[in-house]
This record gives sequence, structure tokens and C-alpha cells, in this order.
Amino acid sequence: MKGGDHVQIQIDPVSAAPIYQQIRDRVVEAVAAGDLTPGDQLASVRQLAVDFGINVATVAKAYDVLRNEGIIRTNHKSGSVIARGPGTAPADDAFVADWSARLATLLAEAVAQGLTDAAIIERSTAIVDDFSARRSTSDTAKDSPS
Amino acid sequence: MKGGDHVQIQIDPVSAAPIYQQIRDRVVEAVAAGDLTPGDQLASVRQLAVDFGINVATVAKAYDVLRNEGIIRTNHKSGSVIARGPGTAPADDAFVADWSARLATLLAEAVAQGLTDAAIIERSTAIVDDFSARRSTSDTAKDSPS
Amino acid sequence: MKGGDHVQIQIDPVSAAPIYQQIRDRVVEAVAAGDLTPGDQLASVRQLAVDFGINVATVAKAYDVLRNEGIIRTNHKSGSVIARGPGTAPADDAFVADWSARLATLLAEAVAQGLTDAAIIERSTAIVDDFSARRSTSDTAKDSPS
Amino acid sequence: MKGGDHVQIQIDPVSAAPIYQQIRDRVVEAVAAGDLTPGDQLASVRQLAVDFGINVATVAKAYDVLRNEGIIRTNHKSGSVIARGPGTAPADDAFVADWSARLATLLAEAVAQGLTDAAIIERSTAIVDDFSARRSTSDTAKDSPS
DNA sequence: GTGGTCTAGACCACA
DNA sequence: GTGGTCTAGACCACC
Repeated sequence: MKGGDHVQIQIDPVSAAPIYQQIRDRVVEAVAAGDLTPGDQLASVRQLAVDFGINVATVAKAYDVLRNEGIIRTNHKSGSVIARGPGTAPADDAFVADWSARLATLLAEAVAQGLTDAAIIERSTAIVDDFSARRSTSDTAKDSPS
Repeated sequence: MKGGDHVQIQIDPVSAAPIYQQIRDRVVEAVAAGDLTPGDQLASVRQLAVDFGINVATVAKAYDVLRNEGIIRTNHKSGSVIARGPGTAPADDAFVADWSARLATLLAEAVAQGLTDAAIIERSTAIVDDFSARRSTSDTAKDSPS
Repeated sequence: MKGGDHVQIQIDPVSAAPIYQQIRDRVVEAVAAGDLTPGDQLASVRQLAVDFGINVATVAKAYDVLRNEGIIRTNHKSGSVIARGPGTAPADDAFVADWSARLATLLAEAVAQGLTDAAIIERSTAIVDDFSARRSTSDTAKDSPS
Repeated sequence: MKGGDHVQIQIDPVSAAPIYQQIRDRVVEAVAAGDLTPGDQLASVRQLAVDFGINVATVAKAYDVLRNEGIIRTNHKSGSVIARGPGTAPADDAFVADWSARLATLLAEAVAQGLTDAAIIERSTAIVDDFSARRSTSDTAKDSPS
């Protein structure tokens, strides 16, 4: 990935989710999909703020959350880079416990709304497989860029 | 289920999650697990508020969310009853789209934190299976009440 | 500890250390000394901001750091309360590793500046013992308040 | 130690700690461990900058901090040399006061995070003893150089 | 140029 | 009343 050529992120200003959360979510998804891999550079807080027409502090907060999650690492000189991704390190136990509880609630919502068990598993598998496939494609793309 | 004999719900007053959200989550999970089935009566807003020692408005908000989600239906005379559950009606397309997006974000978080694809699917399947198994048990229990 | 009767915290506005860091440090020290024990209420962000003549966001950031460290827990209704202290939970391995490195640097500084090994250990022991003694006194005080 | 034969220093360019701080920390630790003793020559600012591929100003700032701490002394002709170390001079009172405060904060952090008093003292003693042992080894090595 | 800190003041969510 | 979010704009540290 060349300098200044950052991954595209889309923000929805009318969404109920706070902007900083949306930025965080998009970055996490990009990491899962291999669009961002450990070492990749993120846009600077000022750059993103200008792009989205939002405040620097809002982007800074998003990066702060990602830093606390161990997803990115920040350095005054070189800005923020991805520090964690699939295969970097095994998941933390405390994280798994918390995450599982949130997953249970989300899956319960689908069950209650009438999705069949099969449909729910199918959907989950499809999402995970999609991430996996895109990671493979990304790797190839990085080996032989266009 | 007889009147006054309501499903047990646990609220954690010091949790970071808002109380109304906790109530909503517990109800949704109870529906998914078959502890609450369509037609079941919910405790009244005032009753729940007293039980938990919280504000009536907080419970009202929780019920309001559930109503907007179509999970419960409220009648001024007969109070609130479960209106939706597994098997009641096929899931709405709009819901599926929104839910899938949230699921993708949650699964992406796990991938980024180092959980393997297999572990993620295994966890999801276990949760869905657990709900399914508890629904079967619940049905049997209702066929032969104490 | 009665409501509104919060632990005294002193801030030095001319210190090189950021204000939010000073607040965080004072709270951590109060926890170590037993002046604040799990369950104790912290002053609200607005209250502290007024007391110190600083911005709400600055206090919020201090509390945010403490929350990320697991020292406090925040709840919309009841504000922030102490969630961790000596004896609450064993230390995390990752924390110990990071902390040890910082300790090594700080002790090296003393050695380089001419403090004898004995003086360094004496100072460390005195500090830890002081915290320990104050914790005991605090416990007694809370059992039989004035 | 002969000129040009300098102590090895490792810098982590992606660390959150500023580079000048890392240089300063490594030098202080080297002094505490006896790898650098009063009179030892430090690499020139330009030399270090080239070695690490960093800016000259960054190294200059690190040396500036060390100079203010009295650890090194710089002479335009002969460059920078170590001016202070264990045994050179008793510690300054003002330094001890400031250092003790920082130590108290760091130890408080460990107490709050659940380390036992014994573990904290054990860790501190181990670090000081390690420095002490390495100083002895260093002295011997200097008595009978290769 | 990068990110970090802080202010003053606004609006919203929660209870 | 509590805390959370966001803005506009400033200053500082690092490199």
C-alpha cells in the first residue's frame, strides 16, 4: 500500500451510532477482511477529520478506542499503524468471555425475530468465510500489486 | 404460564449497559430460549419497577423498545404480552439486513482479536444449539406443568 | 463515606504532567492507600471540573483512563465508583510485565543518581508499608466512623 | 572503554514512548548496570542519529535531558562523557523528593492492580540486585579487558 | 507534518 | 442530576 493511499472508510452522519464508533467499526472490519494488515498505515487524525468534515477530537477518540483494544499502535512520528490482526496473537480470555455474551444477545435477537437456526448459522458462516476469502485475495494482491 | 408467575430476570445496576437495554436483552434472550412464548404475559411496568427498585420510566422505555421491535404487544387492559418468537413469523427483510450488518461487525471484532474462524463458528453454533435445546425442554415443561 | 463527602484530591496546574494524568494518579494512590475502596463513589465529572476550575472533558478523560485500567466502573445513574483495589483480583500478567519494565527504568534512575541499593529498597519498602498501614487504618475508620 | 567502542543501545521506532526518551532511559539503565561508568565516552550526536536513522535533533534532545539530570557532561571538543553514576556523589535531596513521589505513584499502581506487597518488594529487590550484580561483572571485565 | 492536551460550550441519553 | 458525544479552535510535544 503506497503512502497516502489509505483504505476507504464510509461514515453515516445520520446513524444513531456515534461517529467515533463507526470509524472504529469500519477499521475493525477492514482488519478482519485483510484490507488492513499489521504494519499498514492509517490516515492521520487530521486527514480523516477533513475527509469526513468532522472534528479532529472525534477521530482521535476513535483511534484511542482502537489503541485500547490493541488493534492499532500510535507513534508521534509515523502516525497510527495496525498492530493486531488475525494470526497476530491468540485471543485474550477476558475478551472471549465478554464477546461471547454480546454474541449470545445478538443471536437471541435473530431467533426471536423468526430466523431459523439454520439461517443464523448459515449467515454467520457466510460472513466469516467472506472475511477469510477476502484475506486470501488481499494477500495475493499485496504480493503482486496492480 | 399463570398470571403473577413471571420469568426471572436479572439486572446488574452497576453494569455499563443502560438498565432499559438490559431488560430488553434479557427478554429477547428469554424468548429465544423459550422461557417466554407468544401469548405469555409480562409483568406490568409498575411491577417490574418495584421489583428492581428502579424508575417506572426506565421499564417503560425497555417495553417501548421491545414494542418497536415487534417482540411484545401492549394492550391497555391486558398489559403486555409476547407477540413474537421463533416460529411465529418469518423474519422481516429489513431486520435481516440490519442484523446482518451488526453481526458482521461483531464477528469482525473476534477475527481481529485473533479468534480462529473455527472457534467463531463453534461458539455461534453452541449458542444457537443451546437456545434450541432449552426451547425443547421448555415445551415439555409446559405440557406437564407442576 | 457519606454522599457528597468525597476524597480530597490536589491538582498542580503548573505541573508538566497533563491534568487528566494527575487526577488519574491521585485516584490510584488513594486506592492503594485505602482512602478509596471498591464501591466508593467518585465525584462527578462536573463536580470535579468546577472544583478545579478545569473543563469537564478533561475530567472525563481522566475517568476514561481509569475505566480502561479497570480501576473504576461508570454507570449513568450512579456516576463512577471504584471497581478494583488491593485484594479485588490478582494482577494481570501483561500488566506486570509492562509495570516491571517501567519500575526498572525508575530504579535505574535512582541508582545512576547515587542512591545506594539499601536506600532504594528502604524507600520502596517504606512506601508500600505506608500504603498498607493506611489501608488498615482506613478499614478501622470505616467500621467505626467518627 | 576505548573510543568508538560504545555500549549497544536498542531503540524501538514504533514504541509509544518518544525516541529521545528511549535513548535517555537506555543510557540511565546502562549507567545503573555499570555498562557505562563515569568518564566513558558517548557516541556523538551525529553518530547516534546515523546509527538509528533518526533526526540529529532527537538525539540532541535526549542528551540535553541527560545533561539536565547531571548524568552526562558535554564538552565541545571531547564530546559527551558520563559524569555521574553509582558512587560518584550522594543523591541530591531535591531529586530524592521528586523521585520518591514518582515511585509512590508507580507502586500505588501495582497495589491497585492487585500485586501483593511482597511481590512488589520482591520485584524491586530483584531489579536492584540485578543492576548490582551486573556492575560487579562489569568491573571485573574492565580489570581484565580482552 | 504528526498526535496529544485542553477549553468553552452545546446537545443528547440515562435514570 | 449523571455521563457521553461533538464542535471549533488553540497550544504544545515530537520528529
